[in-house]
Amino acid sequence: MEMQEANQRPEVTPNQTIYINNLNEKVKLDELKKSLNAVFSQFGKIVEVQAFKTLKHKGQAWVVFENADSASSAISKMNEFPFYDKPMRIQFAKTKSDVVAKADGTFVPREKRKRHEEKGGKKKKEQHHDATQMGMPSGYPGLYGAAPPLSQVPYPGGAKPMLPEAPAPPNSILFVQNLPHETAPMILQALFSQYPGFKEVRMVEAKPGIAFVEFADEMQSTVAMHALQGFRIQQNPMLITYAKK
DNA sequence: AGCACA
Repeated sequence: MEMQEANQRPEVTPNQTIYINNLNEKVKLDELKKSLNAVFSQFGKIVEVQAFKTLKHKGQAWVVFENADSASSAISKMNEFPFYDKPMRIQFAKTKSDVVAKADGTFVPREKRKRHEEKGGKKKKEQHHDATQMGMPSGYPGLYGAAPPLSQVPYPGGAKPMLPEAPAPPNSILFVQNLPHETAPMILQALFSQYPGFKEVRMVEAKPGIAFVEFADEMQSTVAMHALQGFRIQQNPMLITYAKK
């Protein structure tokens, strides 16, 4: 018979790193990492995002948070969340990330890996990874004091951003404001393309922080607007209105 | 499907 004494769920291991798979493999690595950073930083400070293009590791990523609480809320809030049209599968990572171990003092360099091209004499870069490519300096002393409350769920139905009612009449094109200035179009595409009728994202380089997202019709743009209203990219809740005609 | 640290 089965032993039901022990939990055999893989998610039980607490870890400050989450392992994500079922990611859309067509997305370029750099964009993927940026989008993951943008979407997951609402759960707490991110130390690093890792993803690789090799056969064995494509479609997967590791997001290292500063603490395990952020990781577990990220799992519970974002597991199965459609991202680039595919539901993300998220678990705790099996092993501790190197950045964490280095900070721990428990880091032991791996020597016998399948990489036969190891060069003993060459030193790699230190712990300044590209984790903060979204413009979040990793050394901010006071930043994580403002860890976002976990009350904010991806679909903040009732939570209304502070702004006078949008006066613009319904439009198949949405106007998105309050984006972090580093936001790439593909980040928005990842979020909006899950809604029917999505056509494209347009951003104005001369005006960072805003975007236009076009749907096939007003009904569909309205659904997406309400679903994503207030969704946080990094710390910024998106403000979505109809574009002016 | 696939748990790494290039």
